[in-house]
Amino acid sequence: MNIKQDLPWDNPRFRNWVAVARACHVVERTLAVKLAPLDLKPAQLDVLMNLYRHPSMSQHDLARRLLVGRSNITMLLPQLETRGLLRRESDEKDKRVLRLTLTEAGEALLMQALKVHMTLIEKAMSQSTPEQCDMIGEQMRKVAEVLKTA
Amino acid sequence: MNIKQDLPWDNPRFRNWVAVARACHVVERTLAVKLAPLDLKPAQLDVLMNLYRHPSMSQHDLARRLLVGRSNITMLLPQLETRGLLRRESDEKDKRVLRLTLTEAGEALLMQALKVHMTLIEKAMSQSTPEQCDMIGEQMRKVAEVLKTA
DNA sequence: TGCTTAATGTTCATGTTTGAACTATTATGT
DNA sequence: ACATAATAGTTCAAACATGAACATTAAGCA
Repeated sequence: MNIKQDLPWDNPRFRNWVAVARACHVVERTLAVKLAPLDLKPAQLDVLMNLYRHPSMSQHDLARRLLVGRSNITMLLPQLETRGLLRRESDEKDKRVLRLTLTEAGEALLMQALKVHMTLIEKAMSQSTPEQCDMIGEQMRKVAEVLKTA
Repeated sequence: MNIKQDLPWDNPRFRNWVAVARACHVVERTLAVKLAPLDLKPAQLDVLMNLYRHPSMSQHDLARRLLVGRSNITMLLPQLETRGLLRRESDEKDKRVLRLTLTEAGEALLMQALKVHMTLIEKAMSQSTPEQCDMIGEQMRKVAEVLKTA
């Protein structure tokens, strides 16, 4: 039995996933370019977005949401805090945790960045019907779900 | 006019794209773990895959395929060449370019890694019907296409 | 209460990615 | 032919991500 009989490229799931990965990569790179004028990196935008939607998060929770290590957050935050975009306040109940909140400036910059991001995504997804788009989102949420146990 | 009137999270395209990005991230991280026993990183697997499908590529072409800088390739290749997984041979016609080809060992390792990769993707996409899966791939190829001019 | 275990965040060493400057080679235009 | 442009690959420093080891604090339990 030849292993090459069933090469991944003949497998629809594989071929199509490669397309997903490539699209993600392209969007990420493009976003980085578009955000440069705001002096913001995609990773930093992710932080701001998550803090906006979930104020008073701990660093640990933020790390889990962003799918990165805690140390990554530690390295990431000072840049944003120094720029006055967010605050880190020690939790009274549990002195181990630091609670994170956006400042006014952080929220303002986030809104600018979101305009950029949204414009890009609108363009990227402009070829899909709303139904297709929803279906894609639905399936991708399943992907993330099913891999939690793997 | 309040900018928050139309927050991205209310926009289906945006919400669904976030799901795509998260799924990609999860798959990438999981793949890294699964490939560790082969002492191979996802980026290295990408190199092997591309060389298998497009033998005698130049480093420049490889970089463009991987959506990565040329210097990245320069840093990446020695690891693989030292392990005897690929060869770099100077082109006779154009002495600037180096042509890349997999060795037997490289191909063998690639086949092992592909099994791992394929198993992961099979699991990740197991929730989608073949029609859904094809549609996703189709739309994602359009995403990459439409962003070439942006 | 004490002792052990777990959780949060930081530090540090390591490996990766990037972009700009550089060398060598080829293409172009006058 | 010769000067100029462009191209392929390399080098290097800086930015970035990662995981293990660590300090501090909290929780579980005898």
